[in-house]
Amino acid sequence: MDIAKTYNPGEAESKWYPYWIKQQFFKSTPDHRTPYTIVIPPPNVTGVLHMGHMLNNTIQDVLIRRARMLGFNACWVPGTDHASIATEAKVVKLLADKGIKKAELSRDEFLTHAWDWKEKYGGIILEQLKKLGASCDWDRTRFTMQDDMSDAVLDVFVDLFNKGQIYRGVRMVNWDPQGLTAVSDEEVIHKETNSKLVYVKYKIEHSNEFITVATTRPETIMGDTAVCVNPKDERYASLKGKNVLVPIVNRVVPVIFDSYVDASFGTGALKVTPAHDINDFNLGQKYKLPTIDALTPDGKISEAAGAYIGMDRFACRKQIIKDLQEQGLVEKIEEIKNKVGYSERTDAVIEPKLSMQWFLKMQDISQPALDAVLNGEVKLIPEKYINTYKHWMENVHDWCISRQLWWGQRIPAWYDNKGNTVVCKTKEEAFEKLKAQNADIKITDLNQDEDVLDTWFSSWLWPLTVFDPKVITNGWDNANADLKYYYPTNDLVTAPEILFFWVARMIIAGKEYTGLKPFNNVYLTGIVRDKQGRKMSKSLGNSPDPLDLIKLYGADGVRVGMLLSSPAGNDLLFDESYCEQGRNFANKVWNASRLILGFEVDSTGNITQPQSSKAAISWFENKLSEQLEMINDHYTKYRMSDALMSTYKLVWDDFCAWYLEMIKPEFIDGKAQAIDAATHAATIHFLEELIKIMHPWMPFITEEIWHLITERKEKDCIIVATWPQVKSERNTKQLTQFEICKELVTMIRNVRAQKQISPKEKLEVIERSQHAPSFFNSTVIKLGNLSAFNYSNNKVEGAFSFVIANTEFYIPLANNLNKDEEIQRLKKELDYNKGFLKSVQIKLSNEKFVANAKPEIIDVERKKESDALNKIKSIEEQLAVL
RNA sequence: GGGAGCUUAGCUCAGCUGGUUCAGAGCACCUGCCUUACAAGCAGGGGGUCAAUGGUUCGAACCCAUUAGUUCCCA
Repeated sequence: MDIAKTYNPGEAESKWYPYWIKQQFFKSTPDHRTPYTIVIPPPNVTGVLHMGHMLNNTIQDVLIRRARMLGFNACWVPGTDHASIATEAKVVKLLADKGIKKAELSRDEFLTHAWDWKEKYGGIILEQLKKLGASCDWDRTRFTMQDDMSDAVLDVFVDLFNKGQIYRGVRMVNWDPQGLTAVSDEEVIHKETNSKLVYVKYKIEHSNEFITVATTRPETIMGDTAVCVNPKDERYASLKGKNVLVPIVNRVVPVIFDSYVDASFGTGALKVTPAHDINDFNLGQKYKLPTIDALTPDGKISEAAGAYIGMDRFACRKQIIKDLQEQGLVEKIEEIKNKVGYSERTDAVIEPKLSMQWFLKMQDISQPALDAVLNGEVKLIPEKYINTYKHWMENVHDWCISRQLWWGQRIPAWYDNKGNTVVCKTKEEAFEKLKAQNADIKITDLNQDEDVLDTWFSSWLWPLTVFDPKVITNGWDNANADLKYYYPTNDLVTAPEILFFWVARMIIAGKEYTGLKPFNNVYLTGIVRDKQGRKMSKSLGNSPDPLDLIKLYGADGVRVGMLLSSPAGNDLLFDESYCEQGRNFANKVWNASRLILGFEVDSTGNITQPQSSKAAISWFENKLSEQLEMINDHYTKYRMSDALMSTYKLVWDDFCAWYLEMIKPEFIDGKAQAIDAATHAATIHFLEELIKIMHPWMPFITEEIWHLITERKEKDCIIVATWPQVKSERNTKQLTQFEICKELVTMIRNVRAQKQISPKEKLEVIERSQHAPSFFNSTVIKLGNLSAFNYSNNKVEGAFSFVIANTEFYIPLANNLNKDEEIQRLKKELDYNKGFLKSVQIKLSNEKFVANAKPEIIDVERKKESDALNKIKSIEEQLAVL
């Protein structure tokens, strides 16, 4: 057979992915088998594949592929998220590039553009996932704004409203002046920023005195409606009942006293701007202060401010400092570091702003979700996130679910011309309901709420609605067959950043609508960072394009690279060298296969199986079983990189470096001999078992080799092959014996290297014992290139000597032995063993140790002692001979 | 400011109930090899005061306390 010397990933990838699809191997429908289900964390429909997706989805694919091989009905549901803010921003920008302003479009016109865009460019990311080998059931692809999915979202809104869990009210929200929408607390990122703390003097009414107030936001001065100090602060005791003048606008405002103010920060006096700070807002409520909103929605100074009208908030900040300085009202300016909130989506500085929004009460509804994690019903991996989860769930705030956008599910609330409001799904329903309150209403008098719902208000239903969007109205008892079969799903693989955004809320929704958790386990991946530990991001330009990596190293190589060093919950400091390692591994496997498939097999039956091959097969059977058990164990504990590393070492070290060398036919007269049929069959079997174990990590190369091994039937593919079984009994003694064999071979190689003896020159090994020949003697002869493996009861002179596991060995070296060197070496070894013996004996002579330690431990120490004594004895004997 | 975590080899990480020669793995590094599967390889090798200090214990990388550094979450 002619097989290329290096593996060509591209070829295998473009061959097998379409083949799998054609054979419908990814497809899942409910049947008699146990399901294994994963729903994908739906990427933004605007998204392009980045390293985070790569990591995340590779893990999911590994889990799904292994489950499939284990005989589960594996179902991985893909899809995308409509991502209100991100998508709307993208479409707005695109239109702007064409000279179209959003403001000039009607809602419907805008949505037509948005849908066009979505149809044309949306979901590229799903195509990209195919490149890495993701075995999703593409027929189940879902989008969070599909009609039935959206219906479910509205059903939930109406339902929760009717249950009294949703309310509308004026609250301080996080306002994104660029996206022109409210965002939730979780969408605000606090960054340390250099700011100026300006000390501004406020004139005290009817006096020539001033009170100084420190602020980082002087542009909100026009919105001040009080100055507040701590009642215990003696510096300001005289100001009781006094008023002060707000600079610039010269408004008279009271001085109020509240212990909220920290007397040690700034001057101990706080300007109170209820419209622009949550704490000030609370003070305003408490002291019934007026609220002056000095900013417009897009972050400019408003009419209400009475000065600088129309100026940008940051420009105004500069200008007002300058003006205040000119009026002599600035006492000083300090440079400080403070945390400023930025919008996750637009990166604009968030304004706390009062506005009318819809909220979901979180207190009661979140309780079952908290319990589910605390009582272990839903497992978080790694467990350390339980604390974080608990902390958040116990301090949860009501969730602001309205967004001032068009792209999304429009809030099903209807208003009439008389200030009545009803919540229901359709305008007709609303009309009927409103008629009761407002007899002469016409349907044209009805207005629907302008806002849409937060994206997370649809994605929190994801594990439910991808299977049965009608479950909200029909209820769990009447759920469709899919949901009944696949739900709760098994594993969710996602980033810790969205533990609250998404994971917690899915548990809430799952509990609320089915009484069941949405998944058993949540595997939290780390964040992919660059070598300097910076998060990979578009703006930093430090993220490689995963598709380029795939071209360079092959999908299998990149998959292995990503997972080699990313235990659950640990950030992955990505470096391309990992991919290189992955690629090298693929190539190693490729070449091992090339060797095996290139064997000339004895068809005459004349070649008998060598003892060394029998030994090799027996050993590897045991080794394979031992390692497989360990690998399975790693999987069960979600130790993905450990499972991969064990697989890697099983293949590279045990199989390639030892087993194949042991069974490789010899060369005689420059020609490779044929291999006996029995050894060949066993080796092919091992190769098949190994590539099955490798398949979840490296789907393409393993499928390719699977088909190179032999001609196979249409559906006989490794992707649906059965995961290997662990042998019920294992010859552990043989495994230990082989370790001695390995040591012996290594020793022989060392002697060759030290004495510069060619690997081709045959040596002899003599074991000092009367033992019957060991099972692995023929192996040692083969790997060590020995002329003979002999036994002797006596010491052998003029030989290199060493001890392995209490047995002495000799390699006769005729003229090559340097006595002084030998003495040196043996003395060094003697010293080490004497030191070791001493430490063991100290332990054993310690009465407290003997009294307290477990008997097994003491036995072990006794064994160590006697072993060391033996070893010392034999080394001393050797030294005596020299 | 409040909370949680982390610190083990040059790098990335294991180390599960405190007890085998327990101080490990992979990569990187060094030395020697183009040995007819593979130089994307083979054979060998060096490398760590387990952050610091104190304590508990017969015994500590592991348990406790303090300190330092660091990351994340919340305000």
